Amino acid sequence: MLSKGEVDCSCLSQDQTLENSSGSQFKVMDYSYDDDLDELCPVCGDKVSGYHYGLLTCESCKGFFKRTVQNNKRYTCTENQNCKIDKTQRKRCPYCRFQKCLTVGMRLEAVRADRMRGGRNKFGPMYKRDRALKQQKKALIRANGFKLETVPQMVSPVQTDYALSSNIHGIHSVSKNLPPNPATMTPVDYDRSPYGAPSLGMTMPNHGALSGYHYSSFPNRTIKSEYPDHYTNSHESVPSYAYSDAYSNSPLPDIPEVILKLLQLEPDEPQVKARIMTCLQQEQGKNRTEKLNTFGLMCKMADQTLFSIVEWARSCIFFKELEVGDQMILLHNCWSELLVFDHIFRQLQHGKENSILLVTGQEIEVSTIATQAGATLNNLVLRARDLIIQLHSLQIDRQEFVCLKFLILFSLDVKCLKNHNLAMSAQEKVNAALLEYTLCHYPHCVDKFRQLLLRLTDVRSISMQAEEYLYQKHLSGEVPSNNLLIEMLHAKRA
DNA sequence: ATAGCCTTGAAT
DNA sequence: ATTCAAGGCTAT
Repeated sequence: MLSKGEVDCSCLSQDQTLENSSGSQFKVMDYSYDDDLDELCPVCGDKVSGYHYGLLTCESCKGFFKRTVQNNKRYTCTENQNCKIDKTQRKRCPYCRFQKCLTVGMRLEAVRADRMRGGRNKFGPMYKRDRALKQQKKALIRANGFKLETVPQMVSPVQTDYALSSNIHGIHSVSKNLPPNPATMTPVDYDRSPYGAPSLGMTMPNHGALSGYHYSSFPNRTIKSEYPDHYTNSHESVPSYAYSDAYSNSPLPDIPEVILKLLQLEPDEPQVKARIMTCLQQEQGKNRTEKLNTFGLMCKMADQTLFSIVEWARSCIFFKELEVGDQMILLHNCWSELLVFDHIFRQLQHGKENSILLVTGQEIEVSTIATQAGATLNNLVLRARDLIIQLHSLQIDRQEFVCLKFLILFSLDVKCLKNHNLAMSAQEKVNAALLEYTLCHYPHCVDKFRQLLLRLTDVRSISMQAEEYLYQKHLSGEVPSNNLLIEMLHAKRA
């Protein structure tokens, strides 16, 4: 989807002069990678001329910032220190202009104390990353056909009538009898509007290019500047290598808001574990004659895990706004993938290659599976293990996990949904958040976003095989009755 | 003082 | 050899 090449293309010059066979020259304009220069200066809105002191600004604000810092200028505002700064009025109040420079994230420490010309400073890699981020965002926008900040036109009212709902409603009422789950106990009131708070990372105006990097509370002036002036309060020795200091001391870039919401929605593992344990114990103690074998127990376990997953989905942002029909379509499409993915992430946290950790906390040696399970199941376990190893080497973290889980939930050609606008916007928002997150937190691995998404095809493939396996088992009567897994299987095949 | 254009030079 | 973000120069 997004290739490294696409990012690197931004480094190519926009105009390429080609020569055809007859020797005449013509210009080929490359419109597909409009550079960053089409952006507006975050200070005054003038045309951007490149990265200056931390972010993309116009030439005049670059000069203004430089003069101010180099000459240690002090301005005062004759108004209320909140003058509008735009291209026509920027000369009016230098005080407010400089304040705005600082607010949008221009970096004092990028002004050189020694006035040395040329060369590069430590911000170079940051600029590069920012460029890559912008390019990939643009690619994402192009791929999705419209802008991320676009609010979908069709806003459907929040679904409240579940009278006609069948399965999902049923699941909900069942779960009411179960130990409370904090994720569903607290009705999450993140956003009254169906499309979330306007402060979602992607919906913000895109100036403050390095919004993830700049110091939001500049007045504290806790950073070290290379420039030993009065804009910084650290008057103690300011070493000339302070760039790297300031850089590494910078707070971690924020996690996109959508991801924070997804993290909050994560079910409480110990609680799920306890619930499923109780459930299985009841099952075993019920009737000695109908005691389940290991496989049957596993099915019950998967069944209960699926309940948790559905419960999670029902409280999930965007998903909960869909009407039940759409929710069913999505769940029927992805239930097995979510089960596989749930298993995989548990193994990643478990961290032992030679054993498998179950939801219930029990461990099973891989060698035991090899000798006691059938060939298909063993193969499934091995395929899952390969994927676990790949994800481990990718260093997938919890934030990325929740994004992928969400993308699995919405991994469908959304056109078949009634409210495809909402679903598409959901996909885009989480895609963009994941992209931004990976680029900010794993800048050394620009390709991580793509690599992570690629692994979803493995999840899908494994889940298909698992479904097939389960169906065969079902046909041979080995799957316990009243099983949600089988219901899902049938729904899909219908 | 401003802002457009010029020169510089480490990193690539 | 090229890039491009620093600082410098200068007419307005």
